[in-house]
Amino acid sequence: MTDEGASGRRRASTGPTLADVAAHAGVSPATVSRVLADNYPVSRSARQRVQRSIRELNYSANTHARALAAGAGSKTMAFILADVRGQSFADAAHGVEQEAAQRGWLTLIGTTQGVPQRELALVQLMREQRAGAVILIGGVTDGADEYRQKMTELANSLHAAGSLLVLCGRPPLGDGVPAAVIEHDNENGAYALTSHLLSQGHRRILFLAGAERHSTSIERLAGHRRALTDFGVPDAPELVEHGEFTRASGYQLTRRRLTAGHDFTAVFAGTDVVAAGVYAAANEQGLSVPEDLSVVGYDDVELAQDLRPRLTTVHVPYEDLGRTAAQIAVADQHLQPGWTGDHRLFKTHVVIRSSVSRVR
Amino acid sequence: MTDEGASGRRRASTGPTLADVAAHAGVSPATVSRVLADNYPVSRSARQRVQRSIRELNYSANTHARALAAGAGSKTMAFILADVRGQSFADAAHGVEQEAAQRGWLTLIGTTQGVPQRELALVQLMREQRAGAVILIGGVTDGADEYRQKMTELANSLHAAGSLLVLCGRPPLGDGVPAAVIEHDNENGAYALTSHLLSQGHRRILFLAGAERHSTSIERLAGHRRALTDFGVPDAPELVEHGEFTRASGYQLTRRRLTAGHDFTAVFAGTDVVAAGVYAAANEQGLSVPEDLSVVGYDDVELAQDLRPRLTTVHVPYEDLGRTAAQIAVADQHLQPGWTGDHRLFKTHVVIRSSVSRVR
DNA sequence: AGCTGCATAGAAAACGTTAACTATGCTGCC
DNA sequence: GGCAGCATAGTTAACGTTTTCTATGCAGCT
Repeated sequence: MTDEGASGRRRASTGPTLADVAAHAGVSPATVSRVLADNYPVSRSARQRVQRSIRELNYSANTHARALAAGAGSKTMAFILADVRGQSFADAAHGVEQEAAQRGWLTLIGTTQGVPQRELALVQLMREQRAGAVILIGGVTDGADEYRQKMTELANSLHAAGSLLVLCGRPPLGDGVPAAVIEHDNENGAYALTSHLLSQGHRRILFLAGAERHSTSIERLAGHRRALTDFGVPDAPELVEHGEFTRASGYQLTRRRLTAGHDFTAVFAGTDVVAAGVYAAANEQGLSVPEDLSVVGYDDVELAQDLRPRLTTVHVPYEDLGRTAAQIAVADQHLQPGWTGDHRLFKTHVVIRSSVSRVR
Repeated sequence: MTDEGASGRRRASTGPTLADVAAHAGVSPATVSRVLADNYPVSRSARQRVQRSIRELNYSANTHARALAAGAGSKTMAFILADVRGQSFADAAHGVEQEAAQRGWLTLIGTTQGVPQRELALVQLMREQRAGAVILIGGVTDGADEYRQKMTELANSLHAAGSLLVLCGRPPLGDGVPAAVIEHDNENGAYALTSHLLSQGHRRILFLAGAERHSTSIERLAGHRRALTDFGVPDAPELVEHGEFTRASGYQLTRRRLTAGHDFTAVFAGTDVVAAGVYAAANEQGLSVPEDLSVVGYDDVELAQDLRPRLTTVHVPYEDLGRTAAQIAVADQHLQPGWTGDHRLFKTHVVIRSSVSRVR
């Protein structure tokens, strides 16, 4: 005696179906569907029998069938970043997830390790999943033009399918590309931060950038350079080092520069965690921050308050960025006929703590 | 002139379908499917025409239809945790995502804010999504028996559907429940850590626990108490405070205790970030660590090395935990007839740094 | 010449829902 | 008493794939 449901021969044992519930409750499938959706009058008695059957059979709807029949894109938001472990990205992820969950959306997450190709593949994958929106967070390493072109194509096809590409913390793809863009002002943030350093008398500042062609790096470096220029400090290319936005990278770069001869009075770390690495290297060389070396970071993650001395940095509202991205994604205004693209620019501000000293 | 595909009247503009591609290439839908799946001989010419049509129409398969027709549970792994922002969880998430992505699985993420009810709802939701596996990470606040019973039900129905519930960093649900369990030994870790404190002469140790009925709290506290007993130190209930595993909680609790009278020589912070809060409160009160107050944490996240003095803590291999969870999830051995459940216990070890001093 | 067997193709039946149509009693009204 | 109108219910055609199950050539063999 087999315990098969009413749906006859079946590939695998995938739990009871809506038809099983209908049979068990003695009603038609349509009625069960109606009880579930609650969008059509159903008599009290039928409703109760159906609900009882659902409970007894431990029925759970098949989202795939539902999505297919309903035709609508699923209420799933894809969130793509380089690495979950970064505190700033985690903050943004939290903002996205909160906002999404509140509206009954699910969040699909994917990581790229910063490889553009992998990013493209993921967006493509998310499109196949019929994600209602795809949020890309963090800078891009803008390699070949091919990348930009492919991403533009994806933005178009996503938009054509009623979905939306949201670029968060990175520059727009270009005019007329149907994507929402949410940026924070890296250039001005870095400008303000370097200005602070300059105002304290620093003239030789080591800049620890991320990857060579990474948009965030480029923008922060641009702000830094502009401040230098405005203060009449000559450009010194040897004071810019490229690495990664990790603690290890900050440590190694600083250590190398320090052992090679300490020819700078301050370090502009591309990121707070990079600054943590700078602290470690400085301490190791017997240098104390800020007396022997001033250090600033960027992002203002929680860590900035736990470093000793507390880190002077630029506050970036990552959680707000994420929240806003999710709001735009669910807002549906991108389905309007004349929509061309959203663009928001978040302001940042310098948070002065105690990692910078006045140069004598 | 409308630009409709071959699939006739259609609800929304959801891009071209497989049928459209077939029509465009002059073959049957079956052939297109075969080219895509590459599981059946197709002539060179047909294959090429199909591939060309796919490119020209910018076709992308509908995952929902695919999942429905194929009958198999989708290769999606659900990952449920309290909060993405916790460093330890982020590490675990990274392990899961890495492992999943490597095998072509997608990761769905959901956060519970530590509310058991929300956790149940999420698992249920993931079941509806036909997730191939559901990974729960972090301790449980084991409230009413109802929770445990419902989760058991979910484990059963997940397993019946060919899916799997993986409990990671939390105790098993009970015997015979078809779920995989991956734990790290909180009890022994805490025992070792408190033993270290005791060996340094500390006798009055403030224990900063998490939520009252949180499994992680309970286990770590149990290890702590056992060490106390083994050293013949009398139990002092007033030295246990319950809060949250956050920096803010560590700060507030310590501050309150410190201003009320400093009657302990060491603090066992339930978590490294809690320890960061302890440091902050101690500094604020003019106490220096470890001279005036010894502090230990738990988890050994990156932060532990950035605190000054560096934090003595217990190393937990979170990334490994996540990786292992994902491996078990994809392994499929849980589909074997006699399978009753997996159980792994990860070892931890104390990492001695400089936040503990010998009591005079 | 007639078969067997293989490579390739298409037709059609699932998969588990939703939603647009129909169908059937009833109630209430002229 | 006939009929409009409403509250319910059931039928059935999608939705976009995959996967049998059937064709159809065509080579190779006896």
